[in-house]
Amino acid sequence: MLISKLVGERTKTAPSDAVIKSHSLMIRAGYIKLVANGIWSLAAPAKRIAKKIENIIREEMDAIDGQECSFPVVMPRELWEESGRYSSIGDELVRFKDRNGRDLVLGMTHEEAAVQFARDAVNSYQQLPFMIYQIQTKFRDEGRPRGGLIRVREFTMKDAYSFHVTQEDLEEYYKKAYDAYDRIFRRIGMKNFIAVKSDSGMMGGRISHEFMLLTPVGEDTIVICPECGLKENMEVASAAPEAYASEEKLPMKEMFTGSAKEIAEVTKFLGDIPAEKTIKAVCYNIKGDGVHTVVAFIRGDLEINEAKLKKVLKGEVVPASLTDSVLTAGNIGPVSLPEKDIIVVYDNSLRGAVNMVSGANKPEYHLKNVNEGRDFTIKESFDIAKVSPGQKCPVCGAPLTVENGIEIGNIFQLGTKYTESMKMTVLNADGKAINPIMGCYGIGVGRAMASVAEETADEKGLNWPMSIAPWHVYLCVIRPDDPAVKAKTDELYAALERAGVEVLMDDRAQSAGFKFADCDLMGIPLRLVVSPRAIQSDTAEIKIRSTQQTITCPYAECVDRILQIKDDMTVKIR
RNA sequence: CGAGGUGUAGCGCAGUUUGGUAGCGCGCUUGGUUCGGGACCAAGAGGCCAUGGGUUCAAAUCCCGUCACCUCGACCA
Repeated sequence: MLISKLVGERTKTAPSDAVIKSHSLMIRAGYIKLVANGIWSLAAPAKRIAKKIENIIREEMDAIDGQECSFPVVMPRELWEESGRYSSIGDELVRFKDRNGRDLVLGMTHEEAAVQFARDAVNSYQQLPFMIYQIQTKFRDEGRPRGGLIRVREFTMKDAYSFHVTQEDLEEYYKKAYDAYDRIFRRIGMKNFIAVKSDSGMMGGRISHEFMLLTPVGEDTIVICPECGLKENMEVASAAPEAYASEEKLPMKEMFTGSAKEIAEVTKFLGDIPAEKTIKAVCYNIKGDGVHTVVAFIRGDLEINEAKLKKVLKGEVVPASLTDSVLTAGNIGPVSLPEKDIIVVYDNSLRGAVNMVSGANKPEYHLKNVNEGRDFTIKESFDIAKVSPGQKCPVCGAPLTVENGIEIGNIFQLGTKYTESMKMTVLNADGKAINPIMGCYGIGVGRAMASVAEETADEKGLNWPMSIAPWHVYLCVIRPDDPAVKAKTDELYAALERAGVEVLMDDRAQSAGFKFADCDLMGIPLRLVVSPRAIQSDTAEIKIRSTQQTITCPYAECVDRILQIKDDMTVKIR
């Protein structure tokens, strides 16, 4: 490929609205162009990377006996009504009508299509287990796309579905899929990624893992135990319960606290008492319930985990506005709390609480020495707390750390949610009809590409791992107007292509610095320079993008040398 | 969906307060001189100033509406 003919605008200045590295650099290097919010065109270099990622995924899926299929982007409403998701999913699912007024949806995931496809074709347990997958366009009408290709509305995704007779068999296959994912991410050149236990959300099912690239720009929060290796998404993570020190229960007392309302204000007002000696109240409304106010009580130094609270309440929660409420915002406490239309949820952290400070349910007053079991009683408590760094690991007791990550893939043990609702059965060995147990496994291709970019890019630009680089070599022609240089580069270009090396040749009449900068920006792993100077000594120069290492190499050996370096730089797993 | 911000040439921006014939840098075209870390000179091309309505002799600029994009939050298999 000649860079002079490559379509895609490279710019020296960064787009002002791109905030993260991968987004900014992929635009600057001419890889992607925005079409509409969360909808992108990929230029040739980005498409080449995507294809390479897809091929690595394909190899690993085939290696665990996957069968590549293709399911439709557009599906009829009826199919999604069978699973119940036509109504249970919100606006992310795009619904529209065809010319005959028939309701259609755009596929955001393909459990329905996979089950519809498999249920008639498969009748016997002897045909199980099997896995079918596809690499195809998905559309999800996200509320807020962001970060270039990190979070988009239209994207290419590999989605796989496995079907099993027993839970044991699913678990065995799940482990294989887990290992395949690990290989995929390593092969595409990702380094700092981990698998975490996660919330299975709208997919249903029980056990699920998310593969996360650890990076400060990630939108997911992960709780990690450096000691025992526990890794969980914040949505499901818990810390070990902490017992209260045994101390004498002092008499409860009312105190004037004035305008101090938030925990930080109250602790300060009371002479910097520790926040963990206070009780925090957070109020919510349940979506679709116009009557009740939820008051969640938690130890003052902790935060409410709304994902967990949602599960306790079995409904969506939104922060409550307390204007015209019976509650005294800022002074809410568990002692003599008004009861009408109030739902109280206690966090486990308040069990056995001793000598705490809480709101007095009275403007400008708090209570001191509030004791659980004496001044108020917890009949039932839940884990609704967010883990904060330094809290104890529930497994080994070591202090936990909290990091951000980008979700680059996920695997779910789905169970029979779809095979039951969509009536897929096979006969087992006893001749009895059973619902196969499913697993599903997804990887976003564009997000994987952006994630690698995010991890590998430096101040000069992108920096692709050899295995997914759009071209292996950037053949930089200094003085293409020099006939000797021109002849040599044409010869090298042809020889490299013959040897299976992908070459992007910079044949433009530009200065050396200009070309070097473009090469660095585009992130091509190897740079091969041919110039009048080098031609005198019958050598060319090979520079490795990632290490900055420069190798001067006789022309005759260039091709072999590059093949060797290319091989050395490719992550080999199997 | 809530809060804030921004829309002027392909990209980055000035001009808006105080209305008066649309500017700069990069990039692009042509010619010349350069040539190993984003060269220089000269001459060019390119914009209904997001959009619809108002006010005015006159609107990028003032007023009202709409849309798009960005950030934070909510949501997110």
